[in-house]
Amino acid sequence: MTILRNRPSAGSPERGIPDATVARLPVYLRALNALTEQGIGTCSSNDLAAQAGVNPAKLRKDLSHLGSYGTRGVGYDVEYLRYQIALEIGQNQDWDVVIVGVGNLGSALSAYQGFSTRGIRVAALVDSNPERIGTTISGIEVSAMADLKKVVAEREISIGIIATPGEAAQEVADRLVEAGITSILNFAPALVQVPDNVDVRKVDLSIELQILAYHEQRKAGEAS
Amino acid sequence: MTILRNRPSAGSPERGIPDATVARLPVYLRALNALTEQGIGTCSSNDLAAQAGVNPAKLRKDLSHLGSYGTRGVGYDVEYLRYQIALEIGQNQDWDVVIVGVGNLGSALSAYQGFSTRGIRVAALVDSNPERIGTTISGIEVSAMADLKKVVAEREISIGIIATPGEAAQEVADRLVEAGITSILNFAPALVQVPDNVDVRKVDLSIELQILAYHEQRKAGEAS
DNA sequence: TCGATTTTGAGAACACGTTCACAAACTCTT
DNA sequence: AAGAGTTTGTGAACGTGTTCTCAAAATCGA
Repeated sequence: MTILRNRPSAGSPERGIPDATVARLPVYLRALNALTEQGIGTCSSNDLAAQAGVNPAKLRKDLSHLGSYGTRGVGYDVEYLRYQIALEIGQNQDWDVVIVGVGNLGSALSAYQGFSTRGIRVAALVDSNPERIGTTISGIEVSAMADLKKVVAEREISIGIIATPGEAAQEVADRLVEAGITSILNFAPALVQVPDNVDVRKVDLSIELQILAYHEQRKAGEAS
Repeated sequence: MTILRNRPSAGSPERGIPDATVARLPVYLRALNALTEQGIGTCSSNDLAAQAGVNPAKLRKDLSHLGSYGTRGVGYDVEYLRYQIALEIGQNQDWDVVIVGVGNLGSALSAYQGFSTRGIRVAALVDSNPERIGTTISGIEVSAMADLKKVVAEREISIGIIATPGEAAQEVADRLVEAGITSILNFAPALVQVPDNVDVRKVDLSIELQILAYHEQRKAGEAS
């Protein structure tokens, strides 16, 4: 008896796509949209990889995790591939998100143009500052933290964004989890602890610049 | 004759720190600051790793790339280690940055509180929109794109932030490079091509949410 | 129909990053 | 002074991600 490996049978889009691949699928989607706008209906892995800024072999390996959507000697049908990737990453539906904290960053995010075209809809804003509650930002009324659970339930929101100062992050994360949120994007410069079933991604603006500063320092010190 | 490997001689802080380690050093710095605030003068790799949210073995391996700053049986001196890491990533000096594009996101970044405490100073704002030029945002006057080169030279800025729509990103990157910028943080949803000597890091807000959406979809489809 | 050409899909090699596990180096107690 | 306990630093094992390479599968022209 042979041990069956979890190789997808090409028809069933078997689970288990590597994290690194998942992170690049939205990039491919964007590249495919660009090709469509240029009126290109078919492309090779070379073309698409160039547009997406990755190695062609990596692109093909990534796509091979979804299935076999190309044709040897020909390439990929742009529209078909776009559809398959969109299906895979849930891009053919809209995702409602709630932003907690409508300071400068939260307000900027609520007005961000790039979300809507990628299936992201800012459906609710929440803040703890009484002066902000009730005001309207980017066409959305700011709710109180106390109403978070109600808002999340009403709009069936599953993704939350933390855009508060670091001190408030853990408290906000707890509230989000309590309200039923299962994915969090955390912009606050702090770690947050959540249950296992909740996904957290962290974007740390300072750290990105600190990494660049490190490389700048290295360049500057290349007199040795 | 043995081949000499580029093992640092522990005294000389030899170059070549892995990227993954560099990206975590600012996290350790933040954790050390937190420990100092709690009045803790010495910590083990376990303590610090818990504070930073990483595996203790990873922390020790990371620190070993900088040198041997701990004491066996004792741990690390918080203040000494903080100083050494700060030295390594250039945190004991301030880094001036220029933000190009003062729309919602650019404005939010210029007001971001988290930068100043991490050695980042927003020194200049630039925009192409005539209506914005000359206005003051977060205490800084917005300059015209045409003055970018002058501003960068005057203030000796080496790091630039692109906070424009995607269409303008490449043009802005070209101008930044031309002005002498050698590190770029790109918030625009677009690839930018730059010379080899220029570092680019990309923060893509939509993609972060799309990745979370993918995981949400997987959770939702766990009826199979 | 056949050979030349193109291009995918995937095995294999490689590179990078993480974690384990333990000797070495230190402190503390007796 | 010696043994027990603690904790670092690092070699080795492991896992993930990337790149190379090429057989297989398709197209096209003659």
